[in-house]
Amino acid sequence: MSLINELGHISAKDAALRLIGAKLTRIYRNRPISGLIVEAEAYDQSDLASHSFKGITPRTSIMFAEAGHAYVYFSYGLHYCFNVVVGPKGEGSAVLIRALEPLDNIESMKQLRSTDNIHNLCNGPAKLCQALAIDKNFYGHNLSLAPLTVNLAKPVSPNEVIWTKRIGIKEPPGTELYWRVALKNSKYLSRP
DNA sequence: TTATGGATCTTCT
DNA sequence: GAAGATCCATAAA
Repeated sequence: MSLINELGHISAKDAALRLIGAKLTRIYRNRPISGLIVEAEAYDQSDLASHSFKGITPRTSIMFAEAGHAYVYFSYGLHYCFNVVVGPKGEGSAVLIRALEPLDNIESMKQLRSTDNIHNLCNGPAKLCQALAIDKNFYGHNLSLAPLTVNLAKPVSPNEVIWTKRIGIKEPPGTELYWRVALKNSKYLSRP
């Protein structure tokens, strides 16, 4: 089962749900660091808050490419955020990965994040990038290839997750969309 | 070529 | 709870 087949023919919102529970693995210094995706947000081209809303630009062009690639962007002068491109080619949709449950090689995460609090390692889009050493070099990376891969798990059932408004979206109508999915009862969310 | 503001996190009060 | 940090892509000129 490939990412393109799984994520290339569904809406951004469905893809966000599909990515919950998936395993994200980063090979760092020959050792795998991994975590389970517990929180995500959907963005597509019809969405005013999406970077792809204004059409193709050099920054966002990868969002219009085939599903299963990485869209990494820099924000607020010091943070990276990691997205998975989804949907049909040319549609400009992506899913922002907002939080992970740490799995393997937690020691390396603690080092990269300079903290010992396991609940503070991956509970935010910029934090998980730091914990997995993801930076701009992964812009456009194919997520079925090392050193950064996404492995889908079996789909979670709808009653295992909650849908909320997205975080950090200030202007309506983007604020009204319930396009953030989170694993219910997870202790590793960016917020309840 | 310059100006502006952001899908955030940390630190300090 | 509030503000600072501080780079990049975009839009305007």
